[in-house]
Amino acid sequence: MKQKQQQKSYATREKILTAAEAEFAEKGFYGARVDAIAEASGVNKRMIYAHFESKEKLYSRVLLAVYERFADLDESFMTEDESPIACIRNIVIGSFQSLAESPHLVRSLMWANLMRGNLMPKSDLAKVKAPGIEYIKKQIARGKEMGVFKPDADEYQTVLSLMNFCFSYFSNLHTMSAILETDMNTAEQINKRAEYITSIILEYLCI
Amino acid sequence: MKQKQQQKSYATREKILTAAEAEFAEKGFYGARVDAIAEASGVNKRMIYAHFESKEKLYSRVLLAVYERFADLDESFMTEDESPIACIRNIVIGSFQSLAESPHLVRSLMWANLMRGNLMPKSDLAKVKAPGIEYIKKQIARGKEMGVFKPDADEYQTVLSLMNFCFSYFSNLHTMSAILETDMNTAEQINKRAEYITSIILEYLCI
DNA sequence: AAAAAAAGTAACTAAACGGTTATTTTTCTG
DNA sequence: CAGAAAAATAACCGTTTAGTTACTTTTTTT
Repeated sequence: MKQKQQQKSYATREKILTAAEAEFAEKGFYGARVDAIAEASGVNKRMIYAHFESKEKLYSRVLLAVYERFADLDESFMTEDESPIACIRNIVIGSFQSLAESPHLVRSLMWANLMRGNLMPKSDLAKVKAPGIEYIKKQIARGKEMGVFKPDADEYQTVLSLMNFCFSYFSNLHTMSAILETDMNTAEQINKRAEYITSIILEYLCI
Repeated sequence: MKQKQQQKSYATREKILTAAEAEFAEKGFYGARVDAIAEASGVNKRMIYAHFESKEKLYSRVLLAVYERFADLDESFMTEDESPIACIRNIVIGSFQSLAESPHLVRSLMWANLMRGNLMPKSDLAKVKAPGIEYIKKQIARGKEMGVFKPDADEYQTVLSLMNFCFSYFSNLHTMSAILETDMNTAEQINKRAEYITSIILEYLCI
């Protein structure tokens, strides 16, 4: 009952996706080479077209996976049993840790920004990220109810900060390291920054 | 005394650079096409190679100009006669305004980050940005001396924030607009964010 | 085990691309 | 204004690249 065949087909599909993600993350859509993906995955180029029609569709498919993994990172900090302050702290520290471990992801999202929605998967980034956003909003609301956060603290701006302040440390690593003449890509520097971001956001939020 | 010739030569050089900057900003190094630059500038392709040897050297040359314009933006906020608080505010508001007006610049710097120093001009980003950095440090020091800023406020982290918080609003416009389901690229949203960034940084700095 | 179907391979193609050559036009110099 | 020098043009070239074709091998079905 056609098992071996399906398994092999699935395996090559995965091999292609893995290699493609690395290639696209490294070189972007235009710089990536289909032949390079074929070689890196150990799969015949023909098979890439058999599974994913075109380079563009493959990119789109890869990006979909990237988005999902990006959203999955949020789960690391989505705990319920702690104080709002502890939760905000977990979001920042957790995000820094996750992003530090996923340079491919950071690069893929940077390429996506530069593509301005071109060759983007139909699936909504909004949808996959919604639970994470909701969680953040909930913690802010909880902090306000509990009287530890300022009642007029801007929820929308805070959500944006929590995402941008963490992400931009990694997306601008190269330029900023050059400008500030430091190697910002060390555990020590990353931890310091995470602590600082935690404190600047909490200082804004807390009464 | 060979004037007309020099003038024309200089003019075509500039036409090439202008077209190249737009093309590279839009598509990146790999996506940009030399033929497209030739056509957009109305200059024969041969002339591109006469002036700039190769596509890579042209890119490097364009990036040099980008870096300089990036540094030039700093001059818009480098005033001396105001209070440290007003100066910090000017930095943020000025940066938001400048970046909002220079989408090409933002994109070029994003590409530069993704290139990780590859094909970069020799000229140091650190050098051109130094005056702006110095200015910021000076204002922080002045604020501390005057007793309006906390003595233990982290200078380095604040410099990084002033740069990253402004830049990342624009570099992540697309992704964030998608996630938050808002058009963040409107004057109103940009101004709101600039005000918020001003206040969060000042809240951290001020006693 | 034979026929059918799916997976995989290698060699190929047409177009695009970075870069060049051969030539003409324009400008400068004496 | 003649000859040299520089600027500009168009047509071309070798490679690379996304995508395909024709063929072989493996797996499934009957």
